[in-house]
Amino acid sequence: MNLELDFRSGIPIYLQVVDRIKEMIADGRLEPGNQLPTVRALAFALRINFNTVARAYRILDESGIISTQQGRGTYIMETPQPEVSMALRREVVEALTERYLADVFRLGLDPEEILRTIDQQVKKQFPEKEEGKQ
Amino acid sequence: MNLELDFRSGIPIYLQVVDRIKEMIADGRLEPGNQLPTVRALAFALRINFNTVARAYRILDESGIISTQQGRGTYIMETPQPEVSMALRREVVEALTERYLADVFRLGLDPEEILRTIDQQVKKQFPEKEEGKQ
DNA sequence: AGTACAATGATACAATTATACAATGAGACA
DNA sequence: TGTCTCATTGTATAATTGTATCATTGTACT
Repeated sequence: MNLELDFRSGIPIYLQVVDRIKEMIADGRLEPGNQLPTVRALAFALRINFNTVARAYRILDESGIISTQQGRGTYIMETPQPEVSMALRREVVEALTERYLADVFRLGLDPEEILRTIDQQVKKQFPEKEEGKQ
Repeated sequence: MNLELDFRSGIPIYLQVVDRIKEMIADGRLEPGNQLPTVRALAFALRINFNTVARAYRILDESGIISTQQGRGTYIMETPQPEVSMALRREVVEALTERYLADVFRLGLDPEEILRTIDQQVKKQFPEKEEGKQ
């Protein structure tokens, strides 16, 4: 598993791990039944302590997103209810958006500039959809 | 770490600590990646309060010279603060935007949904600017 | 004196790490 | 089959590290 952390962001590492995994589940990179890396394996890959990973896993477990079992490992929960996966998607979208806006705001963009940038790039990446938004 | 302070100079201690550390980085006694003493260890060595060291570290952190991480320690930054110029800023914003859009596309959002989400969050984060965009 | 402000200190807190522990499963072997 | 051993897995708790907040001290200015 390859997920990026920002040690300078001020956002606790365990929360960053929680968010990255939620994203991977929401967009399908991780599927129900998949086994997550062991707390030690992921910690080694990220160069952090395995208790920090364990803390992230515990939060995801308490949210019913994954299932951690002592001695066995950690797995993405099977059969997520549709409303759960929809809620997760919304949550991930909002978290991504919040982070993005905070980043560009820190670089000094004002709201209008942000909206204009987004609009340009959306048009560039989806030229066919352009007529749909008058 | 051995750095001298002058308690009678009238120059605040925390600023003296900032300057001594800057010097040690400039002349190579401290190298990128090196861990600095903990705030408590350095404070003990200098016989000052650890909050004073923490204040110095915070200033160096905000300058991008060091990276302080709660629970982990304090480290000399690899790349001494590439001050983002106006020209570069544009590039960074576009890269961030591209990435953000790729992320939300992968989650299945269509362009209109994206613009709507952004708009909502901008309003939430910048309520005061709202009347300005009619 | 009295006020204002900056520097420093004291205390409580949150994030991360270190260490020891308990549950599980795979293989050896009687 | 049973159970022993041991590596692997997650768990619990305390120690370490930086952070936040307020109190104290000292100095300059009225």
